[in-house]
Amino acid sequence: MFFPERKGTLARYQAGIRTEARIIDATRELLGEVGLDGTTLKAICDRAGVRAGSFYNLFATKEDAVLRVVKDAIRAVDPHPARDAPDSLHELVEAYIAFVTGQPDVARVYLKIAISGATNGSLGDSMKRHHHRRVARFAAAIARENSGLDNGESEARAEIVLATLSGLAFMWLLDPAFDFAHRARLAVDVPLVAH
Amino acid sequence: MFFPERKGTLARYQAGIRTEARIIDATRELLGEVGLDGTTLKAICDRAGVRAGSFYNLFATKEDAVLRVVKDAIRAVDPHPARDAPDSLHELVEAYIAFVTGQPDVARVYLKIAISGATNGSLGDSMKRHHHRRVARFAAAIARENSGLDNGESEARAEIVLATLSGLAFMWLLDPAFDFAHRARLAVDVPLVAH
DNA sequence: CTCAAAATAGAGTGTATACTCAAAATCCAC
DNA sequence: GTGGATTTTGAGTATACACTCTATTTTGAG
Repeated sequence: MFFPERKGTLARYQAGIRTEARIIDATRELLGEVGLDGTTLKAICDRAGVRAGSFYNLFATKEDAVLRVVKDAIRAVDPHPARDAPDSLHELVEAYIAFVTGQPDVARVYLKIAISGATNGSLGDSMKRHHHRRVARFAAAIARENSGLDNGESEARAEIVLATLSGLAFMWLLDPAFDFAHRARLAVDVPLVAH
Repeated sequence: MFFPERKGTLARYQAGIRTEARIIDATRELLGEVGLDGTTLKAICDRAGVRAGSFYNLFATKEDAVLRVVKDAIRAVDPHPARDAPDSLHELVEAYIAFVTGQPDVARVYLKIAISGATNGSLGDSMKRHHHRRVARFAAAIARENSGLDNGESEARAEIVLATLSGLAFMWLLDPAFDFAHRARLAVDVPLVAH
């Protein structure tokens, strides 16, 4: 008697696996370059060097490919805390800067979707859950470092920091020459108005 | 001899003027509610209670109606300075808060377009010019109030303030219960990190 | 009231989209 | 090599879109 490994899963040939990777890459590039609207099935297939039938042999729907790319991007934006120690606000900000400058393709996808797709469908739900998790994480760091703040105030400041980072990242999206890292560090290190 | 008033302009019936207003209103509402993509010709016509033929009797193109609404929104976001005096950063921030809380429909259009339409076509060009004008205006106010800053530093801080305001407004767009005014005032009045 | 101009209706055009399907080509364990 | 499973093709379907066109209705100045 012979039990095949991975019982229940379909056997896959190498060709299909490579094609799948090409399609995902093409989808990621397009989402970052032209956004959700411009990422049509034809555009994906043209860039991946594939016909529509091959796409639908590997993905049930166009949204499947988009979701895989977007969920990866969401996951990439906040890495796990270093070791088991909770992170500081400084570390969180530097992690975001590293994300934007180190993986610009993925960051572009993240921002484009956060922006254009956050209001509709399952994409929007993913984004909202992600946002709330981020606010909580930033708020915890802020509360740890400013013992005088209550929960509400920490959360308010976390939202402000995240709004600033998102806004600056959006400016970078519109103008790749924009010095995102410099502005982001300045934003959290320097008070905005004189006192 | 008889010279008609408004020589050269087409005579207009009242019905057409009212229809035009209904179409513009419908377009504004839809842009704010469902964004650029969701604002289809059919959606506009359904909401305005009009058939496609009537729309094209008044507008050459769908984009014409959209552009009229968007340019109004862009114009509404930064009002002229009070009297002939240049404005302070505080006044600029309060003006933006008043814009978001006082004309939420228009603000929603402004944000949705800044976000989804800023990367393509004439809409994007309008938005970019508008953004540069805004940065310059904020930078001038900041330079006036902080004599120690050179031009580059004032502009960097202006970009940070605008990024924060935009980011917070975007959060309000996703969650209407978000207390935008409170966060915006906190953002410019309180240093983000302890010193 | 009259009648030309203006406004409207509604079917129709062309194009782009996501997606399907049956047949042909390719793969790879045996 | 062989043959069944997998992958690929490419024409085809259904739908939604912006926009057009002609016939009809409505308007309002004289």
